[in-house]
Amino acid sequence: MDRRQKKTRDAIFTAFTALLSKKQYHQISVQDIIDEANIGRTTFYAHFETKDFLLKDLCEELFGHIIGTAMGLPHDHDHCTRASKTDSVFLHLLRHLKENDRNILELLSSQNNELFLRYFKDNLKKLIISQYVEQGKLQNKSLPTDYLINHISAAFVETVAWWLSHGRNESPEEICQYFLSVIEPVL
Amino acid sequence: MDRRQKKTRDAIFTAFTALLSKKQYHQISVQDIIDEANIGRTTFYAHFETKDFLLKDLCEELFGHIIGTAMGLPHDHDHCTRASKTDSVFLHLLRHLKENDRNILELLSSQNNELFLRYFKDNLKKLIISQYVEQGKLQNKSLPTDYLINHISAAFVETVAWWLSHGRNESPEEICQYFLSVIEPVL
DNA sequence: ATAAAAACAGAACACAGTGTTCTGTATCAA
DNA sequence: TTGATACAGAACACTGTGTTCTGTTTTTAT
Repeated sequence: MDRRQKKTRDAIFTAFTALLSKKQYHQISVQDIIDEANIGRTTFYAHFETKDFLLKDLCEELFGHIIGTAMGLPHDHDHCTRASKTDSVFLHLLRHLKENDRNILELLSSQNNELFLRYFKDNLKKLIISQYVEQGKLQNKSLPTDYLINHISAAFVETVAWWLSHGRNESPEEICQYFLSVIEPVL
Repeated sequence: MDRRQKKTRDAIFTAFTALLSKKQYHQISVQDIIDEANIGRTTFYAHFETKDFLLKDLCEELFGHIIGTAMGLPHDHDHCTRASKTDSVFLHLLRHLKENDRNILELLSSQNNELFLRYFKDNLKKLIISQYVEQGKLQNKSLPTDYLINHISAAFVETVAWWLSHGRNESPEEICQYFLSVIEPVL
């Protein structure tokens, strides 16, 4: 890929991220992004069809990375310890989040958090399917599997959102413990 | 209140609801609402400052009613049976929802469901606080109360969303049982 | 090194949607 | 009946969008 393209794309992402941590998505104009990124109008539209597509691409880059590394994690084959404090995929995710790569925490705790939490949840579902369902770890007699997947994903995302909205004072280990406390009975 | 005002307000709500069940919120223009409601442009802006305020008022009317009736419910003072199938506030909510008053189910399962589910969750939190926290029913040694409130609210809203997205084939009783299964350990 | 190709800047444009202001009409409540 | 008020409809300025144009700079390939 052309260096110029990469440079411009990065500048747009950076500018967009900066704006998103300050203003509501719907009150950010393309002109705002252009000014912040210091590029031409034509250039923006050469890279992204609309502002919505920019958001989509940003989300895919953010969560594709985070979930991707978790996907590659070794599966835990010991059912008795899978909910322990140290080997959970969820703890891995929380630690990864704490690193705040690409300022993802600012986005997840901004006024626009719902935008990103939705993407987060969608990707999380895929992760849970690959790490739990396909390993046969999510057998439940009375509850539908997709109901469980949805519940677990939602609960984790809500946990992260709660953590961020309260100033993330707790450690990833503590937060993971909170999450496992409320979710362990079904996991 | 003037009969004309009430008539117009209802027409706007009805038109808006109809449009919301077909199109995305952000691609509904004020002109669309005006045409659907068959009113003048001035009239719309005499009733609602912007489209956002219309949405807000609609939500308040929808959820204020549902949550309001549940607020008035008698408190359950028997801790041993509070999670039983028949006396839960949650079952009451599900039964009320099933009546589909003001087409609320269409809104909650439309493309715009996230808009309404957020309002739903916010109001649910207040309900849980008044029905559980203030009755001292939500004591937990290791978990923060606001974390629990958030978890329970989110879980219920997700349960309703799942129910609707799957064609609401289950009865309120079954759905309530699903919910209580995943939430009972912390309730 | 040089020429073709591609990415860029910036201005101008048509278009759609917003919220306001105006004039005049129809409906209400007293 | 009368004064007040809700209404319809047109016109308006304004903001933001996405495109098209011209010309410049940078990259890549020969």
